[in-house]
Amino acid sequence: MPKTIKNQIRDLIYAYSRGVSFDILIPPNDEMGDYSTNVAFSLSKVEKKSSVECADNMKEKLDKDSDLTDYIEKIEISPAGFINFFLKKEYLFQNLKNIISQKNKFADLDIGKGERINLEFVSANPTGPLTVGNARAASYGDALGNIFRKAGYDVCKEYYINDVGAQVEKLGESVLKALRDEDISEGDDLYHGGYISAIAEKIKAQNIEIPEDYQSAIIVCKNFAVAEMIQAARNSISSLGVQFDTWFSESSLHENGEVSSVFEFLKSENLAYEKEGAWWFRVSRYVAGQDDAVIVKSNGDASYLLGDMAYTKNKTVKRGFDRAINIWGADHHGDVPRLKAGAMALGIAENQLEVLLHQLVFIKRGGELVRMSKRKGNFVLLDDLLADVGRDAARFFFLMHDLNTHMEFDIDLAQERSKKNPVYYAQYAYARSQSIFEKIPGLEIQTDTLEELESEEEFSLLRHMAKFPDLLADISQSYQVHHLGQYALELANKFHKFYETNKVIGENTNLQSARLALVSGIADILKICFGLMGISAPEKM
RNA sequence: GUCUUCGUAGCUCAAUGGAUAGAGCAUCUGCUUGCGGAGCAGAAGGUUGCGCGUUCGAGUCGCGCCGAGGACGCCA
Repeated sequence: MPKTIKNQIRDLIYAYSRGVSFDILIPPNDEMGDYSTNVAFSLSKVEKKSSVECADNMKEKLDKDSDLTDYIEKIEISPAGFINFFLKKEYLFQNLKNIISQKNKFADLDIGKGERINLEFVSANPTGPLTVGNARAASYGDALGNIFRKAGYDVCKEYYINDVGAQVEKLGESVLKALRDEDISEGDDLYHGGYISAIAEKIKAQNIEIPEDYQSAIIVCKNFAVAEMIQAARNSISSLGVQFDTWFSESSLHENGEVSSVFEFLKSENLAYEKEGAWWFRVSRYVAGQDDAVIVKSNGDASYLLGDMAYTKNKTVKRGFDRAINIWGADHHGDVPRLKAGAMALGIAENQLEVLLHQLVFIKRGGELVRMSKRKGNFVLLDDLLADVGRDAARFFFLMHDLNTHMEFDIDLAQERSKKNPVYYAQYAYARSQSIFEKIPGLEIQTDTLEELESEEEFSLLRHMAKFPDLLADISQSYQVHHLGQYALELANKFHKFYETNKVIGENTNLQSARLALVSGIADILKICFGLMGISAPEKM
C-alpha cells in the first residue's frame, strides 16, 4: 500500500514550505475540494506577503509538479488563502476498483511497520462483575487494537488480572462472612451485592471444605471466588464479542520472582528507601512535584505499584514489545506519573509506555447521577446492559464518543434509546445494499462502465470513500476511535441520499452495472468499519 | 487546599488551531402506485458557562472566575 493521498500532499507541500508548519485539512464542504492546506498563512509571515499571494505562488509550483497529476484534477485558492485540492475522477474510479478487488483488505496500511504493541485494557479487579465502565474500555480497546492491526502494527490485546493484593483478600473475607451468614453490611471495606452470596451458595453446593482457622478459610474462599470472578469476566467479555489474545495473571509475576527482582534492583540502585516500616520508591527523582510512593507495605506485601512496574518490565523487556499501551479509567489518573517514573527507573524508554485514560461512565437513576462502586454494590453490569440494548447498540454507543467525554447513561431510557441508536442507521444502509444484490442472482460486479457515474450523490460517495485510508492512518496516530463511527454514519447518510434519487436496478445496462459496483464498494467499506468496531453487518434487519 | 477531566441546540453528543459550529433524539410540515419509509426533503432550535489574553484566525491554546466528575504516601 503506497502512502495515503493526504500524506502525499503533505510531502509535496513540505518540499516547498520553507520549514513553516502547516496542516492538511478536509474542507467543510464538497465545493471547496477534497483536501486543503493552510500553509499560505504561515508562509505569509515568513515571506511578508499576503496569504493569497503566497497561496498563488505555491499553486504555481504545485501545478508544475508531475507527481500530483495522477490524482489531482485542479487546485484552487480560496479568498482567505486556503489552497484546495480536487481529486480526479479517474482516481476516484480507480479507488472504487481497488475496494472491489481488495474487499476487506482494502485500506490495509503498512504505517505500523510491524511494530509490536501490547494493548492492555479492562483489567478489572476480580472482585466483582464487570460494569458498564468496563464495557466502555473493552469496546474502545478492542476497536483500537483492530485499527492498529489494519494499519500494520503487530498487536497483542491483553487483560491483566489483579489477582494479588488486599482487594482479593477482602473478597475472600466477604464470601466467608456470607457463608457463615454473618452480617457484612457493618464490615467496612468488604464487598456487597448478590454475587457474593451467590458464590457462597456455590461453595456450599459443591461441598467445598472450609478450614476452621479463619485465615485459612479466607484463602480457600478467596481462591474459589477469584476463579469464579475471572470466569465471569471472561463470559461477559465474550458476550460483548471482544477477543483478548492473552489473560495475564499478576500472581505469575510474584511466583517467578519478577516482582522481588524489581524490588532488589531499586534497593541496589538506591531508588528505594525504608521509612515508617515500609519501603518507598523515589518518584520525586523522576517526576518533579510528585511524592514518593510505597512499593512494599509495612506488612511486607508488595503494593500495586511494584507489581505494575514488574508487569511493565515484563511486557517491554522480557516479552519484547516495542510499546505498551494501557487503557485505564480516569480514577487511576494519579497513578500515571508514578508508573512512568517506575518505568524510567527500570530503564524503559519514555515512549515505550503510554497510558490512555477514559472518563468514567455515570448512571442516571431517577434523574440523579450515581457513582458506581463495587464495594457499595451500586453499579450497572455489563451483562445487564447487553441484555437491555444488545451488543451492537452497546458497542456503537461507546464508540461514538470521545474517550474524554463524561458519559451519562440513563438506565431508565436504556432500552428506548437502544431503538434510536445510530448503529441501526448505519446497519440499515448495509442491509439495503444487500437487498439490491439479492434481486440479481449470480451477480458479478463489473467495473468497466464506471464512467457512467455522474450524479452529485454518486460523486459525494466516491469522494468520501477515497478518504477511508486517510481516516485509518489518522486514528492509528491520534487514537480518536470515535471518528470511525462518525465516518460510517456519514457514509450511510450519503448512501441513503443516493438511494432516494438514483435507481440502481432497471436503468440501462451500463449504468446499472456501474451503480452496482458503487453499491458494492460502499457495502465493502461499511463491512470493514463494522468489523473494526466489533459490530455485525446484518444482511436483513 | 493541590492536581486532573469536562461545560457546545430542550436532551445525548461531534467538530486534527481554520472557511457558514454539525448529527441523532424530541417538536412541527411534506414525500410511500419506484431496488426495504429502520429512509429522504424541509422548518424550528446557539452570545460554544463568564471574563481577559495569545494568534492572520479560538468551541479548541494561556490565565482568572463559576459549575460538575475524578484523584490526592502503605486499596488497586
